[in-house]
Amino acid sequence: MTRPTLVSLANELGVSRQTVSNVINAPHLVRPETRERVQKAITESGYRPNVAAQALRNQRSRTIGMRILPASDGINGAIMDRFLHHLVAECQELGYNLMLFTATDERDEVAQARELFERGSIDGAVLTGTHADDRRPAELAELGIPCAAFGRPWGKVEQADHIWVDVDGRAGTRAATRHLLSLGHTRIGFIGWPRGSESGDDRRAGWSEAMTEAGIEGWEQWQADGEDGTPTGLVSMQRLEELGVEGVVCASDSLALGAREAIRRRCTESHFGELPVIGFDNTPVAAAITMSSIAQPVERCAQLLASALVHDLDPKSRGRALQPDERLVVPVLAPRSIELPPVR
Amino acid sequence: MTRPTLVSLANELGVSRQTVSNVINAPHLVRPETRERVQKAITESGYRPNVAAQALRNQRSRTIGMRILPASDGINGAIMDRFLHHLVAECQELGYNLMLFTATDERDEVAQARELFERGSIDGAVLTGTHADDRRPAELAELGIPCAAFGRPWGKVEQADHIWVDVDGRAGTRAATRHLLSLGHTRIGFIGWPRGSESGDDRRAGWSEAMTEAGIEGWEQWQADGEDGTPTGLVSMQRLEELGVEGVVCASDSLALGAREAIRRRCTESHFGELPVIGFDNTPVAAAITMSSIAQPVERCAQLLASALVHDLDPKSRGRALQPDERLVVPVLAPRSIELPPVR
DNA sequence: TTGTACGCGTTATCAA
DNA sequence: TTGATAACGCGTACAA
Repeated sequence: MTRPTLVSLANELGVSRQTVSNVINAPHLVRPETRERVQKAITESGYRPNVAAQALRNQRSRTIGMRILPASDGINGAIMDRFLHHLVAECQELGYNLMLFTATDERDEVAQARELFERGSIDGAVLTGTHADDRRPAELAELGIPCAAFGRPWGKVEQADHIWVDVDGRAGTRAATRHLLSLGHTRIGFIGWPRGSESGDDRRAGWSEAMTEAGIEGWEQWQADGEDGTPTGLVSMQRLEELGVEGVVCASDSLALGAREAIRRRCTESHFGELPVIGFDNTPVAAAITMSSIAQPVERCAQLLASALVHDLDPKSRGRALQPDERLVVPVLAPRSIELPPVR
Repeated sequence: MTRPTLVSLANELGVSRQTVSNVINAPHLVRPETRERVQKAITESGYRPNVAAQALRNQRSRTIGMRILPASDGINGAIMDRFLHHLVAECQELGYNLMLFTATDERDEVAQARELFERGSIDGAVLTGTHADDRRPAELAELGIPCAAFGRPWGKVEQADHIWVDVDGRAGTRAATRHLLSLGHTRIGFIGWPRGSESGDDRRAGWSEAMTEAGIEGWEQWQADGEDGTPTGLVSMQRLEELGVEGVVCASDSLALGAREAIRRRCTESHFGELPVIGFDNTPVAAAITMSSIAQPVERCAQLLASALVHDLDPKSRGRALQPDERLVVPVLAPRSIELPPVR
C-alpha cells in the first residue's frame, strides 16, 4: 500500500535506482530492453517522483509565487481572475506550480516573496499592478529573486532590466475612438481617471491621439475624469452631453456603465437619443448589457509572462524568452450591435 | 554569500547541527546561554529552514491545493476572488501555503489533485462549488487525500464524512423577505434560477418559508426563474409587476440588476413608483448602485475551512476543528438606504 | 544538555 | 550501459 520510490522500484526490478532514474530523466542512456521493463514497472506501479526530494536535490522548487490582492472592485477582480487562471494553466503546462501569498503592502510583498524564496518554496515571483516609482522589481533583483511583471515599468520602460508584459491601453482607446469616428461621429468624448494614474493617462492618450490625428477641433474640452465607478461615469456623461458630445470612450466598464445610465435617464426625460459608449476591460457586465468594450488580452499576457519567467528560471525548459515586440500586447475592441446606432 | 544551513551555522558556532535544530524546534532542550547564542546567530545570519528538506523529512509539504475555475461571470468570480484571498491569508496564518491548479472538469480535478498529492506537492485539497451527486469528496477519500469543501454535500448532508462549510442561503433570503414584510409590504416576489440548482432552490426556500410564515395568500405565483443574468431579471420583473408585486428578493445581483432595470423602464414610461429589490452576493455592482443585497460571509467560510483542514492534516497545529454549528454560516443583509422607500 | 548516526527520495559524478 | 557513492538540508532516536 505504500507508494513506490525509486529505491523500492529498483529493488523489485533487480536494477540500481540510478537506472530507474535514468529511464525517467535520460532514457537514451538506458538499453532499450531494460528501459522498457523499467518503464512498464513505473507505469504499473503508479510511481511518481517526490517533488520534495527533487527540489532538495536540484535546489529548485519549480514553483512560482504571486501575491493575491484583496478583491477590491468587481472589475479589477474579474481581470485578475482571468489572468490568474491562465497564469496557473500556463505554469502547469510548463511543469511549474503557482503558489499564492498575501501581503499588507508592496513592502511586505517583497518581504513575503523573499521569505518564500529563501526557504526554497518558490524560484521566482510574478508581480502585478506596476506603477511609477515601483520599487519591487529593483528590490527583488537586489535579493536575487527572478521576477516577471504584469504591467510595464512606468516611466523607465527603456531601462527596465526585468521581464514584463503589459496591455497597450493606448492602442485600445485609439482604436475605439477611430471606430466611433469611422461611424461618422466627430464629437467623441473621453471619461477617465484623474491625472497621475499611469494606465489612466495611457488610455486617455489613445483618445487624444485619435482625435488629433482626425483633425477635429476643440476635443480637449470633451473629457472628464474622477474616481473609478458608476457615479463618476454618470455625472461626467451628463456634463459631456451638455457639450454636445456624440459618443464616448471610457477608461473602464464601471465608468461606461455610469455613462450609459446618464444617457438612459436623459433619454426618458426628454427626447429619445441613444449614443454610443465604449467601455474598457470587456467585463461580463459589459457583455450582459450589450455594451461595447475594449478587451484586454490577459490570457496572452499570462501565457507570455509565465513562459518568459520559466525560461528565465530554467533556460533548458520549454519556457520561451520574450521578444521585445511581444511586451506590449494590443487589446481587441469587442463591439456589440446595440452600440452602433445610425448617426442622428 | 551562500545561504546558511543548519550545518554551516553549527560549524560557525562550534556546536552540532542538532543543537541548532533544537533551538528552533525544541528550545527547552537547550541550555539558555547556548540557546541565546544560537538564536542570535540564526537571526543575524537570516537563516531559514529549507522547506524541501523539511517536506522530505517530515513527509508533508504544508501546502494545500485548490482548483481555480476559469473566470466565468463576474459575480461568481468576485465571490471566489474574496474566498481565495481569505483562504490564502488563513493558510498563511497557520503556516501553510496554497497552491493552485487548473482542470478541465471534476474528473480531471480529482486526477490533478491526486497527482499533486502523490508527488508530495500538497497535503490536502479544497473543493468549491459542490453539488448533488458530487463524486469528488468520495473519490478523494478513496485515494486517501484529505479535503475540505466550500459548499455543503447536497442531498446527503447528514452522512457526509468530509469537512465542509457553506453559506446558509435560505436563512439569507428568509431574512431579506422578512425585512421587506416588516416594511409593510405583503406581495413579495422572488426571482431565481431554474429548479434543480441546489443553491437556487435553497434560496427560494427561504422566501417560501417567510411568506408562509407570514400567512400571506397566493404568494406561490409571485415567482419567476431563468438562467442567471440581467435579461432574466428584467423580463421576470416585468411579469411580476403585472401581478402587483410590491417588492422582490433575487437569487443573485445579476437578476436583481435586471429587475431594477425593469422597474426603471416602467417608472419612466408610466407613473413614478420605486419598489424595493434585494439582490444576493453583495457584489461591488450592488454597492455601486446602492442596491440592497444579501452578503455571503465568504471570509468566515474561508477561515473556518482552512483552519479545519489544517487541523485535519496536523492536529498538533494551530488549526481548529469545525464545530457542527459552524458549518452553515448565515449571510448578512446589507441594506442600502435607497432600497427602503415608504410603502406606496 | 550535547553530539553521532541515520534516513527522507532524488540526481550527478565517476568508475566499472 | 550500468551501478556504487556522495550530496542536497533537515529531524530524531539514541548514545554519551
